[in-house]
Amino acid sequence: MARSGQPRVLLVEDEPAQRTVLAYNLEAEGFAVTQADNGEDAMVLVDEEDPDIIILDWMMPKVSGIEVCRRLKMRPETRGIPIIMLSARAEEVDRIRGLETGADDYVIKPYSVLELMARARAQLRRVRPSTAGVVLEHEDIRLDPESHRVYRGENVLKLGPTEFKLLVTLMERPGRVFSREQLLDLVWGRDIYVDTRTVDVHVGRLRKSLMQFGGSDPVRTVRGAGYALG
Amino acid sequence: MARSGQPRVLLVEDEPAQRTVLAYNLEAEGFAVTQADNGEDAMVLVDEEDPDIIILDWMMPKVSGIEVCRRLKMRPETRGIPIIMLSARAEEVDRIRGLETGADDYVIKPYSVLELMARARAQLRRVRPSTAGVVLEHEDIRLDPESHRVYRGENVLKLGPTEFKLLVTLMERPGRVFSREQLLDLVWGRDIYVDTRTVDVHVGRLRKSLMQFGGSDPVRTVRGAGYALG
DNA sequence: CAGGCCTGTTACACTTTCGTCGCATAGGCT
DNA sequence: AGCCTATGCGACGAAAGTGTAACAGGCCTG
Repeated sequence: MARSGQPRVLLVEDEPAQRTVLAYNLEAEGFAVTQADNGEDAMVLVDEEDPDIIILDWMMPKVSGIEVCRRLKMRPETRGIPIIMLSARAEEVDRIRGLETGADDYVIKPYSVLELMARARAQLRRVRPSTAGVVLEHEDIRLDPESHRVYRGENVLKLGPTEFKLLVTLMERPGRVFSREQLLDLVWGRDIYVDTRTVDVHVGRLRKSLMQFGGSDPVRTVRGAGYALG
Repeated sequence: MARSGQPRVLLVEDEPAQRTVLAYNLEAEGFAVTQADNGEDAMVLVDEEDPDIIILDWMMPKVSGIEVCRRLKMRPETRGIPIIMLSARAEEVDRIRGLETGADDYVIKPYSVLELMARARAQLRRVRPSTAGVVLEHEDIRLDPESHRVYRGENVLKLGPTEFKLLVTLMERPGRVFSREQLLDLVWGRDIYVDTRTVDVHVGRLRKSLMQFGGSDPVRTVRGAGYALG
């Protein structure tokens, strides 16, 4: 559970028919799909949705796929997201490679959907290897997703399921500010409707749990924006 | 030919990313891993390395996994080696079954690495029951897979078959939290339909058995997640 | 074929956790 | 300072998760 719930894919393709087919297949594979039909929207959605992987068409009006790719790979906070490029011609792959855009994989149209799915899964595994044996750490907090145990210093903490998921989410990207909406999405799940204030309550409970043996408050409130760790 | 040392696995998968992840996990599990990315090499390596178990991708260029499997199961000297097939789609499993290739187990992609590891261990146990006198231990619980005997301290415990398998599963990875679904899969087997609450009941029975001579409860309930040992 | 063991399901009690509300408090802006 | 909004926090009814006893059916054994 590098992140709770489904892996997220951002699908950027200007041709509606192809996009629909791909989206359908990706969802059938268990991905949560966000769609964009141009590069500009894609850049915005990357920040909003924080996808685990991006599938990017090479030829698009306005901001081309290759440009999106180049920009994303320049920013440290998005560099780690795997990008799979779709290109219409085999010769273009060489250009893509030559341009050193930093795409992580390439698939040539016409591609086999099955193949693309396989490559998407492969990239996902590469970045997120089933969280095997990973222990999240931040300052004196340690969290082992496998055993579901949380330590603060020498003490073992007892957290409820939601507090646990919340902490996992925050610890996966320490310092990053999550909006209440994002947290609802990541911790509770997309199509669950609960008041955003509920997040506040659970953050409060998490704080209390984390500080029950003393220590400083590791959760930072960013007024008007959300919460972050550290 | 009970062999000493690490169990050997031959991993045949043409997709580099997936192969790498699997190899990593298998090594973490204590296997000595030999890798191949095609069926031809696999056939050679079977003779050279004499693996205890083979994990075989179904779709591969040249000699397909299914063909490798068929050939190995025809030769008396390799017939005994368990083969786990990886297949990309559920429908293919039926084909594998129908073709009577003799694969001993199959896992559908995208699979859980944990599940694959568990199945690999299970196959290994089946063929190599001695496991060279390996006895699972956790705190004061000892479990001898060969004699099917379980000890708690000085006492011998009598467990039912399901309780036993459940305990084996938990003891193979002490501390790890297993969801009810995972336990159903690993203990009862896939394609068995039983209510998840049944797991609760059997965990309860296992607990009673484990504590019949006193001692603390070694099974940890993780609310909203599942059960773990210790 | 009777008896015992094991199994899966169900029902009920109990506990924990959840989501919301109301009000107190803190932060920022004019 | 004064106002307004965002946030913290205690309380509470509701919902969900879990432990366990009881029961009925299946399987094997003697």
